[in-house]
Amino acid sequence: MSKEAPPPAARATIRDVAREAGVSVTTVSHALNGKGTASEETRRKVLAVAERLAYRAHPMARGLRRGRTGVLGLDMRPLDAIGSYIPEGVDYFVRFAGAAAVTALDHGLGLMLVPDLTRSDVSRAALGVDGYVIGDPTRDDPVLTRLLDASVPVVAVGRDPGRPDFTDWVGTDDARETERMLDLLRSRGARRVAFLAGTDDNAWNVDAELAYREWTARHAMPARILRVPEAAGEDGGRDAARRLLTGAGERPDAVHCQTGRHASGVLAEALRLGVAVPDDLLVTAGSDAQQTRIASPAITALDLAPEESGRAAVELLIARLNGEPADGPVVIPARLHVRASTGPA
Amino acid sequence: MSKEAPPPAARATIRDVAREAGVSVTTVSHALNGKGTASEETRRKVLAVAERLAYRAHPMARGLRRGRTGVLGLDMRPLDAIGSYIPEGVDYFVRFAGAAAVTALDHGLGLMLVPDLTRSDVSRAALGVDGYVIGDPTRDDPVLTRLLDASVPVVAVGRDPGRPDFTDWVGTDDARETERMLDLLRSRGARRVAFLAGTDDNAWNVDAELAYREWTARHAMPARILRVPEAAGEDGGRDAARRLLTGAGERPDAVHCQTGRHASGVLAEALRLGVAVPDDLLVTAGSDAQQTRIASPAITALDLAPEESGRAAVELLIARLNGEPADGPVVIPARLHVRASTGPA
DNA sequence: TACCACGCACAAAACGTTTTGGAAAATGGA
DNA sequence: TCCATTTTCCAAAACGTTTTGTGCGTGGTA
Repeated sequence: MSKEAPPPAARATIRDVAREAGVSVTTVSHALNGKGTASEETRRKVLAVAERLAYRAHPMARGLRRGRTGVLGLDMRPLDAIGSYIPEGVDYFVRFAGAAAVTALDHGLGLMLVPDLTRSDVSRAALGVDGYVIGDPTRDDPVLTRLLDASVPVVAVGRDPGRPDFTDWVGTDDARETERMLDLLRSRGARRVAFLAGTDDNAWNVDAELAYREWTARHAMPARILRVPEAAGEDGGRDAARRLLTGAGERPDAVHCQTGRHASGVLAEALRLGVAVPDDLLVTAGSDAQQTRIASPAITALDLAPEESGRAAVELLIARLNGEPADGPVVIPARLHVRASTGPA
Repeated sequence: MSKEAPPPAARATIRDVAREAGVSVTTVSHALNGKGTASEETRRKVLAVAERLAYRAHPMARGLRRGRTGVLGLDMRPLDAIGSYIPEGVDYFVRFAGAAAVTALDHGLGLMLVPDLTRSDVSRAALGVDGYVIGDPTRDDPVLTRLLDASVPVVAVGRDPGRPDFTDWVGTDDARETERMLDLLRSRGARRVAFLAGTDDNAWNVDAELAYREWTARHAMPARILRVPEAAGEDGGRDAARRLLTGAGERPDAVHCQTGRHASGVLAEALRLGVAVPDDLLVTAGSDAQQTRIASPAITALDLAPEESGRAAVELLIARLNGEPADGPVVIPARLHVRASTGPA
């Protein structure tokens, strides 16, 4: 190490700034955080020096003092299920996480990926995180329970069906969006619409199914509901299609599937069975995914706007952290991508 | 607030443990970290008390003292390109990030998502992160340069083609794996193999292309190379297929595409043009993706083992942070998924 | 007995902030 | 000129660790 070279990453401390500006560290802190009462002149001087020295408060020191880490945790369930199966909605996850991370950073915060909290011990859960964003809570979600019990700020993506009082969530209005999709099917001539839901007991499945029931009743249509595990993917969709199309009873002329993978499986199996899509059968999906875009014909689907959800979730969490008043659930409108699986435009 | 209820989350501090165990904080710290000289008896007593109080060192305090934050940064380029286009390899990303996050947590560290560092200012880059994992560096990668200049520990996924001295990377042996794939094509009868690369100047493209050139020369085959931007996706693949299949010159009997989306586009366009796959044309991909699995026929592809790369990258970075000696690049073997696009098994 | 080495435990300093509680200087009013 | 404010600044105390240096017994050796 040559004595000539400046020590490489000698980070400037608040003391350096204070010395250089000829004021106390208190004043520097105040000037930088807009807290105390300092003359405009002093403030400007401090800002200038801080700028010149490229000073940034050491995140640890600040965190220690403020009792905040400046990091948000993101717990989307699929994360540590990866490896065991290819999860539905990988592109949902990436788009959501990307937007969340960018939004957090825009607020000077980091976004930490946290594997399923139900599996890791509680202590870890507290691992230096100011608050959590958790994805798609199931009814009376255990992770949510744990975090709320520990009074850790938390925002969910989608409501917890068993916890009507918990309003810190962000998501789509699944009932309304489902109706929208069903209306589209009806306008395209469908009169016997089957519904293929997942088995996870979350609001997304629950609300869509309820909407479907009400919608079929309203239109005096038969209700035909199948439930297939999300993890069953395309194969699950294929099985369901076989049951729907070759089984007893009147054949549906449309199938609305919650997941894109199920829809993709239904489509493939229908084609294999010689049922033409969209001529003999309309197929739609409650969530957009690579599968729905790639399928041939491409599948009409609801785009759940993960980018906007990610941004909104982080912003809501930050509002919580700042003790701002509750502004209830944030509803993100979905986009309806009409594609070939529901007939010509 | 009732005085009866215990303060909800009164985290136990090292002082509590010390008091309870009847020793000094120094001794507690030493016992817990296995540092100082303490009698076995004292150590056990401290451990027991710490366990009972569910004590965990406050990450900020520890970080402040140790000069480490306990958080690793993950910078995969696609992240903040999201929104502008649906990136290739979203499932690669999720699987990689998931494995990386789990591995980090197993070591008591967090994994933070960081959008492209080239766009954010430097100061942010230092945002409380001990080291970085960056994905797929391009030649003389600017992010890598910046981090190395700031002597921030960093591990790359894939080597930097312009930086042979930098060996802290993890990834597949793209030359060898490409050869393996080409050999497969040859064994299935292909004699005029075209190669469709991406345009990013990273090792993955560079090494595969070089391997292709050498392989064709070795086997006295004509070399036909097309380059299509990664972001062009399926459409890019379609265009390329049109050029290859309808243009002048002898028609290739196989196409190897680096990205799954390109391969998917090539396949679709070939079928549209009446070129049967695998009968008249074999199609393969250099990276597995949803597209290759879903396509019909499914496309033979290299699975770049993102889970293992993610784990290895984090472990290498941790070794670096602990000042352990360099153990060069870590090569992860790819898996070759042979599917219908290269003929019957 | 005197000295040394060693095992064990501790007090205090340090890490870089923010915040508290004043104190000095400036201002205004009488 | 003097007192009461107000403005402007600061020293010192926290935050919860880890680390450094030191002291105190105890047993062995000269």
